[in-house]
Amino acid sequence: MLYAEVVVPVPVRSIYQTFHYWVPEALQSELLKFSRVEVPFSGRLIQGFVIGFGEPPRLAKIKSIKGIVEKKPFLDEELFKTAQWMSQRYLCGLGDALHCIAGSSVPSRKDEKYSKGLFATVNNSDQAGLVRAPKQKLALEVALAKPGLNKMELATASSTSVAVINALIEKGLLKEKFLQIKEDISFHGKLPQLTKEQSFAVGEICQALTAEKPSAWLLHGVTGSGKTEIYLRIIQDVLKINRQAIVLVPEIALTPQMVHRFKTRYGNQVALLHSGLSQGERYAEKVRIRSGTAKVVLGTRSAVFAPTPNLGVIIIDEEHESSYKQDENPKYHAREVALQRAAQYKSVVVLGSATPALESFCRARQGGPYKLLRLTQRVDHRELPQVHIVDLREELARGNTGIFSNTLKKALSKRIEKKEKSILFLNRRGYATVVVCRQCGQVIKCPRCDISLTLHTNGLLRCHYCGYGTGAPKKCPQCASTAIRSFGLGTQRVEEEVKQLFPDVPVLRMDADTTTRKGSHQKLLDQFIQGNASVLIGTQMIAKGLDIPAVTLVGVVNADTTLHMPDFRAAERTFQLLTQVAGRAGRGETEGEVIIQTYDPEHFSILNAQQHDYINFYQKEMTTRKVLRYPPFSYIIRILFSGLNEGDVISAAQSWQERLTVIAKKVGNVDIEVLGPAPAGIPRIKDRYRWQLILRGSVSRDIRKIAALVLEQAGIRFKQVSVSIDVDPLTL
DNA sequence: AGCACGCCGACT
DNA sequence: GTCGGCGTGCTC
Repeated sequence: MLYAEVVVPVPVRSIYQTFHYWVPEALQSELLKFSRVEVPFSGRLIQGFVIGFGEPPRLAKIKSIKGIVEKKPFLDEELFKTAQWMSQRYLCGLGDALHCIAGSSVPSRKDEKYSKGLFATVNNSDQAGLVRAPKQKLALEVALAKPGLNKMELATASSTSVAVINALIEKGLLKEKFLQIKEDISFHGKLPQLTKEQSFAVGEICQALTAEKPSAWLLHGVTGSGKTEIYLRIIQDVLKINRQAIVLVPEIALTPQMVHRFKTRYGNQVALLHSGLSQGERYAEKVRIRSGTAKVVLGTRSAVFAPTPNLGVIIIDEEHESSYKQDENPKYHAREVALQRAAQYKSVVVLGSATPALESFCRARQGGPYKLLRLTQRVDHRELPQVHIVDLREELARGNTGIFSNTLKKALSKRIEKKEKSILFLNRRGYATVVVCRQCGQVIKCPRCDISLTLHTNGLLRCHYCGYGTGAPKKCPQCASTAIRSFGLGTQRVEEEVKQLFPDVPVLRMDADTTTRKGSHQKLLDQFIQGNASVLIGTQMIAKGLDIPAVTLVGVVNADTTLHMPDFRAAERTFQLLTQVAGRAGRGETEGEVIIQTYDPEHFSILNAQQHDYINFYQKEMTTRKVLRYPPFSYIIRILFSGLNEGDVISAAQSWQERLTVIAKKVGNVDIEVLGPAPAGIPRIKDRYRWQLILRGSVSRDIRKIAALVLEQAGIRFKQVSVSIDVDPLTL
């Protein structure tokens, strides 16, 4: 009888524990190594992965596999090794890691529908006199202009739903045809001339591609220094040696420009993997990747697991971005996974950024595991923008209580006069950040979370953590006083102020509130680029990757919002954000200008961002980290306890704290500290109290081992308290 | 995680 | 004498 060894996503004592099932006769010819199967487990059915067919241990009762869910998931020996590595590295179950890598299974629907494109059967939309419905007419016009899109793409492109498209197919005005997949698209356009620095970087990395040993490169280039072109050239060489490339970007929706550049250069050889795809589309793309038809994978975080049988390079753009860290289990970092995969395939990792994470730059110092490549010049001899710092305290002393300094006001009206575009950046949405009673000092908080509510212009108070909303009270809920006032700026308030100052100027606002609908992001940007709007107001999302040549002024309304966050990375994040925002200015012919408003004009994050001086910032920040023993001078594991009853949460945390301390002593490494229990940064979210422990040490493996030992101890279960472990957390 | 098994109080 | 509370431990 044939036995299969199955990994289930169940928290068992050992991370490595597998379970044995016998394979029914009927399934024997179908079942493969790595098949996703359904098995009976403790009185219920669960899904797991077959990882082998070895001898079973001597057991009285062995059940049999119920059925095959997915015969051939996107797993192979290499990805299996990655899963094993992940479970050790991030202290998650092997089953969880495998599930994360293989993705969710897809109902066995034929994926051919995803390779079909829509083509119009008429030459123009008027010829089809039948179409009077405006939405259908528009969709037909779009289909005529851009033949070959699939249903979803056409629906988005003509901003309607798939139903409208189906109606057109029904009428016979659109036909679905299989797309001709052009195997070898060669780019005939003229390639841009590389700068000296660019060619040097390309040369070095391309040499490493054939070195038959893994290597990692940190490409530190100022904003606008042409990193993307370097990526494209590297990929050109990767394709020449018949290998595949994975390119990660922080958020693909933010970078349609990037997608466009890749598609025009490499056509159908590009596969896209991002959260906007349906399960079926994702599946179809992975099929193309596994078969080798798609040679260039462009995607977000999870694309690091793309089933490339012949991986040659992994490129991570804006490597410092926090979106590369998954905040759910397994809490992996795509950069670390990339390095692990590259080691297996003897391939190359390229990390690109104008503001590398401190950890990364540290590893690129002499003797470190990364090699450093620098780009100090922008392409086309463009200058980095002039950055002015405005001291808001002085402004206040001069009697200006508004949110804009005179300098920013003047600069803004100058651009408006000259019909140039400006961006105003503020890292907070809403109208006001806190609502306070001036009688009793009460701050209005979310009833379910320990966080102040944000006032919005529609008169609602919103919790930005759980989405709770309530009407803004006229009286204080505590003392019934009517002396209620709001403080703190949000983007809505900035918008209002701009409209007051310049009533005739069209203004656009881009934040999580205005971009909830799918595609609204791109629509807003298009409006800004092509339309007559001359001011764009926005949060984080406008800071990154946008390449709008016409922007000549960037105003940072308040640089201090991120600076005083209670987190050891606050200074780093502020520097990165300011540098990235500043980089949006002056990408066209005309020189750009940046104005940063702050109450703390002497802060080194702000000063170094003004000077575009990463190195100086790095050295300053490293001294602080060294003194306080923060990463990269130590490794951290954060253990978060949460539950509805605060007492239970605290005692669970205490119990862990004791166990961790005991085991740390036993191991005998004096270097290990257990800090806490302490309330988490946000002490309550959605009615759940949150307490945390911090495990710190100079050797990552040692602290992981201790946490793993406590995790494996039997019988530590707390009623209603969940425990979440985050190795190398980005926030504390 | 989820389910069974087991040992306690309060009901027909 | 049985029903159901949840604390404990196992799951091929």
